[in-house]
Amino acid sequence: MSKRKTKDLLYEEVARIGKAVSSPKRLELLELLAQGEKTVDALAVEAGIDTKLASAHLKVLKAARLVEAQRDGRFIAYRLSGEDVGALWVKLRTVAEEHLVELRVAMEQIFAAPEKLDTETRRSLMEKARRGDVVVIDVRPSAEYASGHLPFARSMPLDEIRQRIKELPADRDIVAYCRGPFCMMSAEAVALLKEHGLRAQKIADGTAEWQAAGLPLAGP
Amino acid sequence: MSKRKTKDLLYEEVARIGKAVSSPKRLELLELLAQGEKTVDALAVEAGIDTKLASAHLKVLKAARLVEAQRDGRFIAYRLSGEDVGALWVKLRTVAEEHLVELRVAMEQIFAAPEKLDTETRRSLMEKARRGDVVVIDVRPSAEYASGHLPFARSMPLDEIRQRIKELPADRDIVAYCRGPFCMMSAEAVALLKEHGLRAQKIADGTAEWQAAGLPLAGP
DNA sequence: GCAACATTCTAATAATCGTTGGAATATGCG
DNA sequence: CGCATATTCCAACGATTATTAGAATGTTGC
Repeated sequence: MSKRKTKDLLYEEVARIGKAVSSPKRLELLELLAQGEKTVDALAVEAGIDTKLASAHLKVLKAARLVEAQRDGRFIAYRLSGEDVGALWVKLRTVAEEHLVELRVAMEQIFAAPEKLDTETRRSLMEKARRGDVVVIDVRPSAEYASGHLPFARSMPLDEIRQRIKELPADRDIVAYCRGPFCMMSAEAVALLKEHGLRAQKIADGTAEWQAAGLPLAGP
Repeated sequence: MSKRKTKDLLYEEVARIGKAVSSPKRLELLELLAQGEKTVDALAVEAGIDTKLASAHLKVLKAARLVEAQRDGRFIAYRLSGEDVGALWVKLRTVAEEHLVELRVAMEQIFAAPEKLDTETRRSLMEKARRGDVVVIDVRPSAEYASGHLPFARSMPLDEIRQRIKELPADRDIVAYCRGPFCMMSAEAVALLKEHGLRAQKIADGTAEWQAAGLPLAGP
């Protein structure tokens, strides 16, 4: 085979991955799946699309081997086919944040302070959480917490914060995180906590960002 | 604005990057640009496409802010708009190699031994090259060597190896590298060197892989 | 086996993308 | 200035892709 054709073949294969991540909805699905296994229906609801459309997009992701499906009773659970897929999503998002002014502007309008963490800051946060100097709360649905979460973080789903607010200390910093920089749950949680006079702040990281930085997760 | 619309906007922005890397030819152009600045015509020739088509693809990459253009006399030089773009290409290729069986099979057929390096091996290679225990040669065109290369590597373009073969020692290991795992220049170089009785082997890394592993380059 | 449900498949449409040819623009040189 | 070179713009086509609706498949629990 000619050198040219061989090369074409190789790049075409890689482009299969590129095509899979070229649709906004598929990226959203990948981010959701980075939070743990989910059924088609759950994914569709969270991404705000029809089940049929979600299924079609998942099929594309599956064809690119970025996700795997497993039937579990009446449901079919999808999950990322590897840690590296989560890392790829993080890389794409990072490059987009770095280079696309439009995205940066949009994010600044939505999230007042774009707190970027470096690995050192992440490590020291983990250490403070271990010692109990700060309380790290995971405000995602509990199933997502269960399938992997930041070390020393407590599960405190956004829906439950109102009722469980007295579980949180008033004399220590509370750090909330959710699915990642595009997720608004931690911001809502912080607003809620501040209303009640607690010292709360959010970080942009989700588990995928944490992992992509080379740090370990806890659980499942 | 509704939460849904806000999210859609964010993912759409990231998908701009995804769309940019969804075409095989654009990926090839990115890999070429990871070797250093190049003109439209040089890129077109190396990628085996029409100048017009190259220009069109470069326009897409530029719109996604993955590359930058600068006029330099009669030519327009394109370059990656950041190190992270090279890292994105490496990540995409790595995920593809990891998950796409077809790609792995194709690569195994072409390149007998797919030598994957970890960071430790890379460091020790660099150390050996520093001490002179092995001779690392960069077989890419000299302009690419000039715009950044592995530390302690010598430039020995594939075209010139035949004439310059006596510059290489017969009593030490010679390690050749080129543009990356998809590039065939190092394999050709090794074949040539072995014909002349030299102890040669190749590594899959190019400068982008090296950099993505967190290691420093030398030059320009 | 049948009902109920979750998911996928099929078909059809509109929108987008890759590619090509021809014309247009910008630069440097005589 | 006018010419050669390098690159981009424009228009057009055929090929994909996203999306939607409706039919079909597979699984569980009775």
